[in-house]
Amino acid sequence: MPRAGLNQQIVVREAARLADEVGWPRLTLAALAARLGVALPSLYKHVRNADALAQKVSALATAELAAELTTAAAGRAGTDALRAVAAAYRSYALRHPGRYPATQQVPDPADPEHVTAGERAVGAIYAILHGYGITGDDAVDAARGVRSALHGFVSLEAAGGFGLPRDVGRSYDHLIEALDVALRSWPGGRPS
Amino acid sequence: MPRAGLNQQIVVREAARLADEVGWPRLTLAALAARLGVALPSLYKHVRNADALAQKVSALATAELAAELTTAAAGRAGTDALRAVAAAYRSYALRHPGRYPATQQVPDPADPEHVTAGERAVGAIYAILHGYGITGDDAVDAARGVRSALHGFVSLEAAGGFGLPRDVGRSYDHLIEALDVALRSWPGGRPS
DNA sequence: GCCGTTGGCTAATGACATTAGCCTTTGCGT
DNA sequence: ACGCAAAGGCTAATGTCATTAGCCAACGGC
Repeated sequence: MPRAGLNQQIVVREAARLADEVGWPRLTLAALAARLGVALPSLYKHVRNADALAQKVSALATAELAAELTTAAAGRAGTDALRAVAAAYRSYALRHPGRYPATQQVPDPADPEHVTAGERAVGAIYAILHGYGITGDDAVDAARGVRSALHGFVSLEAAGGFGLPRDVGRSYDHLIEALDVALRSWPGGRPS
Repeated sequence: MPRAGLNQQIVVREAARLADEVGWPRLTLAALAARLGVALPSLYKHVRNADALAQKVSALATAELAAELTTAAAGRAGTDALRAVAAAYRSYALRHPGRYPATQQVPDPADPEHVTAGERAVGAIYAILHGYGITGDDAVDAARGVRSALHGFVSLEAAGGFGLPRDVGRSYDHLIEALDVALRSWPGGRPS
């Protein structure tokens, strides 16, 4: 019997793809094994268990998101940077409905790459705040606020929480403009 | 063998309590049956299946949340109302870590009480916006923004997404102040 | 080519959800 | 009181998924 030629990277990547198709909570070892054309227990040669797989997918998704946010922020500042990062954030969540929820998992302290990815994602937010002149403790509060707004919107949207027909993209634009206003008047920040 | 004397209300209420203790995703018919002192299949006399139970718990939690938000908003307007509702929102989520995620489930259209509860919860937000002079389409956008901020913060907090030691309550206060600023400058609103 | 490691497999176990079918209790109408 | 239908328990059986144990072939370095 020929080998399937799997390794952890392939398994985790395919798991991420599967999650995008069936949804994060329905990412299952059984479904993944079927899709990879191996028997279920074979997966245990590449991941410790189902939780560990979820953690690995989380690390992958977090790294991807961090990269896209960083790219969006590059070469921009202030309102420009905010708009670009916000757009990248929502875009990632919409393109990857299964991976996105995975990014909300707290990084496994034992996985340095995961931790770093998380820091890079948050770092993109801090970079924006720097452009608004917000630093120190104020930046901690502001970063929490920005993350809350972005994550809240995107997760409500994904959950189908916005029932009315009013255009969701427009609501997001308004939210980001409001965020811009709020950051300009943030304690410790510099108004435009 | 004497009867346990269950009915749907008791089962759903106990399920909500169990969810608060073990977490929403670990709400399981098996654990619920054990806690109620009956065999697992007995629960099927009171709920159609596990999904239906989850939907019922969602309806209960949504109704509770709506009631607390409405109470908080009563007799207040503007910034006052915003602060009170925001405090009630976070308070509910912290007191009911299992029920809160359930409120994010889209109401079952076939359950009128669930639908009404959802409308009442959103209604509390609209009442606040009214106090800021925001109505019509603008209110739809603003309501989405307010929900995003509140839900985003509260769910990040619950997920342990705020790693730094900085006081979380203070960050929340700042977010609400920022929301106040944003609502005052909202398109269609009336600045203070 | 030999041999240890690696990566597959099957089989067995255990949690949970679900359905079928039985049997007792309950309570209502007479 | 009584009879009886409905309601509310139960056990047993099935299916899915996660996990562990243990087997065996393929691969790679020497």
